[in-house]
Amino acid sequence: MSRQAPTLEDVAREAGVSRATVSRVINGVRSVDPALQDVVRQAIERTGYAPNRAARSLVTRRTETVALIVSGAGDVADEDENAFTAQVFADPFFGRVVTGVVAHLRPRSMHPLLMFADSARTRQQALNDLRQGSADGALVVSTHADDPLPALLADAGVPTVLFARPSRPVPLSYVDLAHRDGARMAAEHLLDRGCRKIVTVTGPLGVSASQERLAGFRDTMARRGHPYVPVAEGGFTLDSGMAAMSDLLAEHPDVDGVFAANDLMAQGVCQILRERGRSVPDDVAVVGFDDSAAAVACRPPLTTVRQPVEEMASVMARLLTEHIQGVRTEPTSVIFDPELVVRASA
Amino acid sequence: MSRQAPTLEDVAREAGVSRATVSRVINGVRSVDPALQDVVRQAIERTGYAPNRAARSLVTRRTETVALIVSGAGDVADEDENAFTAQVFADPFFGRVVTGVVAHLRPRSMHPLLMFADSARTRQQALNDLRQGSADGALVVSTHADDPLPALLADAGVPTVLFARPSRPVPLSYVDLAHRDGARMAAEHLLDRGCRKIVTVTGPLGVSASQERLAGFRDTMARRGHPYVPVAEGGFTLDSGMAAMSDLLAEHPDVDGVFAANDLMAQGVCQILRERGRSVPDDVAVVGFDDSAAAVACRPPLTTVRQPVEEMASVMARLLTEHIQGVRTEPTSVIFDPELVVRASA
DNA sequence: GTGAAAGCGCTAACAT
DNA sequence: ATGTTAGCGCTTTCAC
Repeated sequence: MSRQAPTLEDVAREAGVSRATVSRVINGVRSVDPALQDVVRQAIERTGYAPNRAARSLVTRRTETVALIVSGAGDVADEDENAFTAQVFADPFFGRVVTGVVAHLRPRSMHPLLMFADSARTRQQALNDLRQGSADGALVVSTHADDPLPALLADAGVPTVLFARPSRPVPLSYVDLAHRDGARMAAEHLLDRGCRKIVTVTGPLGVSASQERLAGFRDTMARRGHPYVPVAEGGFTLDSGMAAMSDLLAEHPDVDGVFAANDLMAQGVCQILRERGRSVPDDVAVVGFDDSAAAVACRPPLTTVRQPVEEMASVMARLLTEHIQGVRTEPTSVIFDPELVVRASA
Repeated sequence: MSRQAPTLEDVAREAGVSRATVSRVINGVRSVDPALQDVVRQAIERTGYAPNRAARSLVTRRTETVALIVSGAGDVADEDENAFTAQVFADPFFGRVVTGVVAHLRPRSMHPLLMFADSARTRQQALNDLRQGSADGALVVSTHADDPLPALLADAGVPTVLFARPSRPVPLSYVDLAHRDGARMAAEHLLDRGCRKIVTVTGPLGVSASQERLAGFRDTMARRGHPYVPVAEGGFTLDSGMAAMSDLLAEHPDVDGVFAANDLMAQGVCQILRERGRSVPDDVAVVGFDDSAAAVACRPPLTTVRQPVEEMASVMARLLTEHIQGVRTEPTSVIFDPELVVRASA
């Protein structure tokens, strides 16, 4: 920031035209004499001009930025906020969301503004930032079912798209996965390969995806003659998967099939199984969920239910840009189909 | 965005004061009659006023935002850009950077604007965005030593702080780790526990951290009487660690100690070792680097060299905010000390 | 096709 | 302590 940055005015003077003309050239308005366009472009080059974003935003009312908000329900104490962000990134899931979002945004010269809303304070701040126009809209990934943020954003009239259907209806667009179908695939695969004693490690039950996966799993099991399925609740982390499997194994030593609600927990399940001398998949078959990097990293590689997170996130971003541009006005939902990926663990 | 948002003017009218007074109340300027402050605050409440960020930025020349740029050196083809972002997030490293950055930014009501600069096109775009004032400064995490972006940002006068020292000197602040010291610790630990045939899996040698770790490792080995250390180059990924270990094992079946330049590769090393029937640490001791989530997830848990990524990232963010505020003007470097974390693998 | 001029909503001198 | 006023740099009618 050595000297004062050149403005439109400077370029106009240099090119011998009016500010309006320079502005037109920059914004690609057709009705400018090609010869003049060249003159202007050279003047821009010579002056090293770069348009001022704030000034432009003030009049266009666009920032070319969208907020990507990772939102929790709870009232995390202020001092625990960092633990939240650390945990969010421990799961490969969030990285995939970013990848998908960026894939859509990048060709449009937009960037995501990263926000975390895990306490009352940070939630309020995120809401304020959006109301102040820090971003043109919001992409919200909630880690809990009863997240209050979506409703707040909807009330504030902020264009918003959610990852996952909100537990209470909110007039917002969202993308989601047919979790029940995915869980059904897992159950059928386990059953079809001859497992008799099947258990499941669920995700945190405060997350609707966890509930759906559990419900779908139970449904199918019941339909296939297994009314009772032992359950242990995990927290979508590796550790919690290990703990859950330990418990399950203690109560049901004869287990021969496990469905874990995500790959990270499935990985923990496999580790415990191996430590206890059970071979996967020979003694116990294990099916995960997500098809994340953990599925491939796991020994043995996981048979899992694929959730196309990147595509879902891309579509989420697309819906948002459409809402922002006004080409889409009604809330829309897009539900993706899961897919069974068979590897070695089951 | 139902009806027109209220402006300062509206609040002023509602409160029966001037715009300036409302502005003062909002910005916490002391010299306002407490009684009037209340009146104004109520008017704000009633009107549901939220200050317009763009308008404020235009005059303050601040966006309260910093760019967090993940930057590659190469000319990635456009169609491979998504692969880059996907790979970046596969390593827990980047999540830790975000965590540390956010820890510093959040209390200051700032947010990171995420950018990827992995091709000539995206690098140019990132530079443009900064020149246009999309953010007040940039935090750059380069994945390659000869990344041209830092120099470009320095030339453009954009306040910038780097994670890792640039290969060619650039007048910018940076944080880094004493990689050589870390590698030395790894070598000494392996030597001290009696390993005789030690090999190393390096990171991609286009990354200066990889070179430093290798150099430090070799130095110490040489000093302790081992002039020759078999080397295989990896790419900081799990797969590459597996491949490298396979090669090493084929050529040096008598290996009894491995230093891998990051935990993800160390995990791959352990997997290959187990598949080949070698016990870790009894037959072969393995030391990783980073102390990331992978170190704990690995079986056995990894002995590793801790890199305090979160703190480094926090300090990086602090340096940047200081540069932006102008309280720090000279480029500064902060070098962190690594620490050996002994777990089960060595 | 091009220019003149009116704001966008805010902050910060300056005046009182 | 408060109000008046002059911009910040841009886009966009509206004339020509």
